[in-house]
Amino acid sequence: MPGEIALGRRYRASRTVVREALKLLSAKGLIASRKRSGTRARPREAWNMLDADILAWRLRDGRAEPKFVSDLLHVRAVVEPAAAAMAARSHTKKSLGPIEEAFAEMERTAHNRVAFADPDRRFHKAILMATGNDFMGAFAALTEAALGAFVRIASRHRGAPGPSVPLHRAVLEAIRRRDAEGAQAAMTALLDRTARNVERNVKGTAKGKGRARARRT
Amino acid sequence: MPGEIALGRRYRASRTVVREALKLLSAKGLIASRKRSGTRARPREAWNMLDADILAWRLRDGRAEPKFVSDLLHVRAVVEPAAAAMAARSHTKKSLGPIEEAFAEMERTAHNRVAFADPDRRFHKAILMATGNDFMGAFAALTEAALGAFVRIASRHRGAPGPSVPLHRAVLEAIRRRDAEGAQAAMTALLDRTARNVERNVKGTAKGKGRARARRT
DNA sequence: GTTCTTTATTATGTCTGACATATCGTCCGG
DNA sequence: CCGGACGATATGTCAGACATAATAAAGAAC
Repeated sequence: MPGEIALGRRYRASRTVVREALKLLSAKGLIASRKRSGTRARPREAWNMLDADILAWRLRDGRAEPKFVSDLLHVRAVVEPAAAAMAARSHTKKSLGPIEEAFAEMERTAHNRVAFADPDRRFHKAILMATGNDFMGAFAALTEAALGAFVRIASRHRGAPGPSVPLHRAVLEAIRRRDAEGAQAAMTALLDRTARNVERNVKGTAKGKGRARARRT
Repeated sequence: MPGEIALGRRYRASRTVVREALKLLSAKGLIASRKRSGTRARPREAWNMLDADILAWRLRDGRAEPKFVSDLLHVRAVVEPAAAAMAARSHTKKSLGPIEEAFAEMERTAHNRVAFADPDRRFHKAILMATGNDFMGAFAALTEAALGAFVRIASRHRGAPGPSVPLHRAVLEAIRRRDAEGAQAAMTALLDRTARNVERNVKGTAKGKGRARARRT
């Protein structure tokens, strides 16, 4: 990368500000600084992929979407059904409440796609929190990024999100009655629908051998 | 938190250094700064739990281990079998190589626990990378933290890690023959053994209703 | 000519002191 | 009791200087 003084000239900022910005990127694993050699970009596998900022930046890029969206779908398909099962086993009154609230608002806004997006996010996040596992909460950033991306993708193509309400209801009810297998199956069904929707609306979602991609640093 | 100048006095550092340190913590989600109000700690769910530094810091604390280790085991039980299945489906020569190399060294060092730890880490990381899914690679930090912790826990209690070699071999061979279900099952068996070992060697692993823990910020 | 040692350069890392800016608490007047 | 002006305070930004270490180049020994 350009040196700190050069970056300072480029963006009209003092070296202090440049250094703090680089420190931020360094903390997220994007770059690494060594004396004399300067600051270099780190390989993709060093990035904190679940960091909310990194997810947002990669989304805003727009062009990088196809494999990105596909990977997102696959990881959600792994994590969220398991999280639903864990939540069914170990939820409490305190942690079940937010799930029920979010679902109630989803029912109220089932006719309006933009108003539906926020309770949808809260629903999935509340389930992750209800697992009681600290690491599951870390996926909230991922699901929120995914939902944000999918809303942008689907917003122009289809109507109201009404049909997904009963699928969400099935997840909630299975969790409420502490039916782990049922919650897992219901969440799988819900994500399958999402995946089909996204795949239908996006051309070239890099399914199949989508791995062989650019892989630029 | 104390103000930046106070921290500077406390640690004999200039405000520049203090600010860069705070920026690092801020990038990882531990703290947030607002003008005039000062810098405050953020709730646990805002932390980047998969960040390598945060995992290392939480491990070095020592006392926080019981629920931490339990959560680690549960997340691995969710992610790694699925990763093994994905790797079985979409590995290439390039991505299979590191798995085989790591396993070969595990066989050579099966008698020596400390020498065994490193290829063990590489084995699990290589599988995560072989999925071809960028987000799966992000779990490498987690599995490495987990293995580091488990080695510390088990090092004083038991002998050589020999018995786990055939379990690893089963995972490798299932991946090599592109048997997704087999790889998933083999990885589940491997992690089950690890979990049983850890639970046997640690008192009070916060199994069951381990959720109701301190939850301090 | 090759190799080892020394020196110089150059980037990051640290320090200092100052000013800018926004926000919270307080005070005052309506 | 309420709303606006004002001052205090902590973060945010700036400028210039020096420290430090790692690389590259120059030089000495063989």
